[in-house]
Amino acid sequence: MAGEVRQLDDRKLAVLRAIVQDYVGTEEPVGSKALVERHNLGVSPATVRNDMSALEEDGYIHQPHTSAGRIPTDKGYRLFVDRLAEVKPMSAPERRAIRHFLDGAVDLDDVVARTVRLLAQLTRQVAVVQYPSLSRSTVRHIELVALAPGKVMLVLITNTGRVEQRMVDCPGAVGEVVLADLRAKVNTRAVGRRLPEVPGLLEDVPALFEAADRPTVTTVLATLFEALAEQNEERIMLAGTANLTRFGHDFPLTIQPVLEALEEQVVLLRLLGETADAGMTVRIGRENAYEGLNSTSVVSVGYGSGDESVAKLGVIGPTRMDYPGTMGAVRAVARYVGQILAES
Amino acid sequence: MAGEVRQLDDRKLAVLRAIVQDYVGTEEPVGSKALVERHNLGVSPATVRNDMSALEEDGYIHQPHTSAGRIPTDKGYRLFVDRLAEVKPMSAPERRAIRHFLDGAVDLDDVVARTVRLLAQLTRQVAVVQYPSLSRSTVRHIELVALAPGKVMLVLITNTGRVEQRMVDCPGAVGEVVLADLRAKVNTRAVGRRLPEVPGLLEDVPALFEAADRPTVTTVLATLFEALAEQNEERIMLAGTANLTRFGHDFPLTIQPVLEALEEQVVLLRLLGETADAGMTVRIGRENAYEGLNSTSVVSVGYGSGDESVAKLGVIGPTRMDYPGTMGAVRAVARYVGQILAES
DNA sequence: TTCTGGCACTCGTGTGTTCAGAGTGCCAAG
DNA sequence: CTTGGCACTCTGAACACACGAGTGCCAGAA
Repeated sequence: MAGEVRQLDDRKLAVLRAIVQDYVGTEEPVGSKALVERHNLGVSPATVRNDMSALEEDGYIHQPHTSAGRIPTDKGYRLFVDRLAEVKPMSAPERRAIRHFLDGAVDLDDVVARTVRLLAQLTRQVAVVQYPSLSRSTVRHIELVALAPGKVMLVLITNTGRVEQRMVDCPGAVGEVVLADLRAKVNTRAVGRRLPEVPGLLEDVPALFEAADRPTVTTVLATLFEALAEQNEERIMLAGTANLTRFGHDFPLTIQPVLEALEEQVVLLRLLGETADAGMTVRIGRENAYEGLNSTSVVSVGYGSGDESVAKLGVIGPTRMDYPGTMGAVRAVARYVGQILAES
Repeated sequence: MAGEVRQLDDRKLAVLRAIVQDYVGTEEPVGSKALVERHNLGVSPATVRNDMSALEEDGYIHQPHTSAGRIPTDKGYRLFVDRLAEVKPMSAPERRAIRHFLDGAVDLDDVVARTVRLLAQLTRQVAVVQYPSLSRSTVRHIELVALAPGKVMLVLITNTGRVEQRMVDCPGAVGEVVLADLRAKVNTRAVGRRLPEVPGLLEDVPALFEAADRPTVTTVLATLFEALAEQNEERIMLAGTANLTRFGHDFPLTIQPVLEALEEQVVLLRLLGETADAGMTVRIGRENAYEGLNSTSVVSVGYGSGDESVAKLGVIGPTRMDYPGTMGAVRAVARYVGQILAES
């Protein structure tokens, strides 16, 4: 009761929870009478009104106009997510379906494609999946091939099944022997290590070659480092944009900026980049840095082949979304994708 | 004047042209009075009304309700495109801008990405670009690499700069010598040929090896054929979905099926597949096979590195689009992409 | 024969009014 | 602290109505 920051008692929290649940269900402002009818709060509408009054004063809910019901604010959803909601676990049949759908994937592209579609379908929202990023994954194998005199092809294969290839133009012809030697030395040092570590581990390599071959070696290594460092190559796949049509009543206005955001890989990458490494991240309305997404919420989480996350995935939906359900779906999908990646 | 099929005189055609132009500009049904005011047809509104009446009877235009202006029908647009409109060439500065924007591309992915964005921006509609397809392109080089005993990596490089790689699990170890021999034989026969021809040209190859090596050879070749045949790998990139918000007034209804169509690569591929090999294809409203796109028009054209087209590109917009301008933009972009591909 | 002006008619749209219902805030009593 | 009661506000639906854009048709002019 101390002025500014009021301690919310249990009933007020229950009222807020009920408001969120009803509003998410009906999409209409919810009033005191309807509330007591649907949830058995054990008190009268008048009491609820008092509580609502308090909640509004503290900024958790808000009325569109006098004599209308209440709608949760971003702050209200935040409190709901943090303290009032439990992540809703997927049912057994749902889990089986997820498992089964993902198991059919044949390669990395397919895994990502299936994941994003699945997520969009489960949540009925827009789904976003980042390809396992290069920087967090480890080297499975590095291959060097002489294609033509002075032309070497470099292939980098990571533990996530991703393959990157580069052409290298070398100064002068490249001996098969030198190349084999280089290949061996590079692989011995790099295999199993994380990509960003690799350049450091290869520092001594050029010195091990004869002066005549050194230009070739350094050129090849330079290209390799480039491929390793390439943060740009972080790709994203998305699905479920058709679900945007279920967004709200006031149409073009709401979805246009969202569609624009979805077209910008950079924006999406930054969005997922803000996801905490551990646990699930929920960004509600204005909490999103990109203002085109100010009327949406983003639920995201990392996924990975082992214990650690190699990339992120998530969904984008209206702030009035079913948080427990969405969070449950996102978590479940992330978990299963992780397993699939670990197996392959 | 002969009953069913009436010969449309010049003025009626002029009226239809004027209706299309005005409607595309204003998005509102256009009436006889407004028409004579804006275009100097040299006749009175009453005369125009008679012509409109005839045009309506023949199904070229249609009124939403009595006492409203007229709107072109699909058939009307069709006539407009076929006989009344000229493709509007891009202005010199526009052409320079296109050229400049595409010239900055660094690889095939980048070319496609830039093209699709450019097209979306120029036409302010949804743009679709197909990657140069494997089946129409030719072999630049085929590489075979022994990664580990019994593991061979196969790399296929095409004249469009596309690179496909496959892993091959061989029955038993693979000798370096055999592999080199196979590589040489395959390349001699395949380089420069179109992908679908290649399997036929390699029929004699297994017989040239000793019986012991033949299982390996056939396994490798089988994988190669698979990679060559892979029609699935036809990828598509799209951009400009945010332009959908400018589609019409009656919102969710119109754009939801369109968004759904855009998510299905298969639908888009089939859509572009219907494009004639030579010249520009315009599909208006109901002419589109996929019914989700029944209220849209698709303008598409082939593009290629030489004289022949290796892939298609196009835009999808409302039937009430600026056909001359859109066709001009599509044609210009296709031409420049072709040049870029030929240069690289 | 073709065009034109005039005229009556239709119909959608915008405006103003009314009315019911949902919801609120406040207050006095339990 | 809770509750029932009450007066008040505001939205949204329903309705009437006038306006204007646009049409179709017809008789007369070119």
